[in-house]
Amino acid sequence: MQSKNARTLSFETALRAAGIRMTRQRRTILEVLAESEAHPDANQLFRDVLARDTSISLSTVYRTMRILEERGAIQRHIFDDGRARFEHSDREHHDHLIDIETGRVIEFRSEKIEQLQAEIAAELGYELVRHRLELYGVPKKSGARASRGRK
Amino acid sequence: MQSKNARTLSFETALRAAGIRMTRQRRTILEVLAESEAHPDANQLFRDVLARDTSISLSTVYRTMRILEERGAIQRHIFDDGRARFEHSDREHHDHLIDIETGRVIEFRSEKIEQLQAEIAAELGYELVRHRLELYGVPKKSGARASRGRK
DNA sequence: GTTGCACTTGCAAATGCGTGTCAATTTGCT
DNA sequence: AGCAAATTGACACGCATTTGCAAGTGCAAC
Repeated sequence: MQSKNARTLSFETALRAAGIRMTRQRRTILEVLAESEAHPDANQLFRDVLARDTSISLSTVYRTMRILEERGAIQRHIFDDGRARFEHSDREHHDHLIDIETGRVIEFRSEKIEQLQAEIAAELGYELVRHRLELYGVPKKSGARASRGRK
Repeated sequence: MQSKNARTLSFETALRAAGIRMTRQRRTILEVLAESEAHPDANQLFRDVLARDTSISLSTVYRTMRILEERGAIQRHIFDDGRARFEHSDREHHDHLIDIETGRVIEFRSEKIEQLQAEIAAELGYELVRHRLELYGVPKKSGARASRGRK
C-alpha cells in the first residue's frame, strides 16, 4: 500500500528509464491517474486533468494513455459501453464485476477461474495468452452486504 | 439439429408474433444469418446479403440487427477488434476462445466456470445477470490437436 | 384487389471515440 | 545558452454505427 506520491514517482522513474520525456502534461496526467480509485475513460480523465491544468488537450490524454499502455504501465479495459477505461498496472491481475445499475466497477480475483480457463484452452488445443472476464450484475436485495471489494 | 429452412422459418414466425413486418430485406438478412456458421460482423453480413439481393443497405442490416437483439433473437458480441459480431440465440449459451493468429472463433461451455462466476458475484453481494468471457490464445505446437470445436 | 397508413427503407449526413498530421513549442543534453 | 529530437494543441480524418427524412411497402380492412 504505497502512497500516492510514491506511486506517481515510481511511474516517472520507469518512464524516464524507458527514454520517455517527463513533460508538465504527462506529470499531471500521471498524478491524476495514480490518485484515481476508479476506472476512468479518456474523457473523465481529461476533465479531472483540466481541473489542475487548463492547458492540456484531449489528444495528449489519448496519446499518453497509448504510450503508457505500450510500456505496460497501464491497462485498457473496454466494457459493454464500448469506451476504453484505464487503470494502473501496478496491482495484481484481476477481473471485473460491473454493477449494471450504477456502473460501479468492482475488482476480484479467483484462482480457480484462472486455472479453469487455462485448462479449457489447453483442452481445445490452445495456449492461453490472455483473457477477458466481466460479470454484470445487480446488488442482491436480501441481507445486502454489497460493501466488499472497495472501489 | 433443425434444417436451415426450419431455423429461418421459426425466426419469421417469432417475429410476426412480435408484430414485426416481414419485408424482403429482413427475410434475406435472416436467411443469411441463419445459414451462417460463423460470427459475422455487420459488414460481412452486408456483403453476404448483397450476394442475394443488391437492393439492401448497410443501414438496414444494422437496424435489423438491433431489432433482433432487442427481441432476444440474436446475440451481439464485441471481441478485441471492437466490431460487433452477431449469432443466433437458438443455441445453448457458450463462451468464446479466439485464435489470436487467425481470428478464428471457437465456442465452448464450462459448467464449472458458469457456477464459479455466480458464486463470485454472490460473494460480492451481487446477483449475476450476465457475463462475458473470452479466451485469447495461440495453437499449441506440441502434439497439435486444434481441430476440436468446429466453426 | 384496392386502399390507407403506419412501418420500413435507402441515402446522405451526423455521431462518438479514437488516431493522424503538422507547425509551433518544449525537453534533455552539452 | 544552444540545438536536435520529442512533444504538444488544434483540427482533419477514419471507422463503425446511428439517425433524419422523403419515398416505398406490408398488411389489415374494405
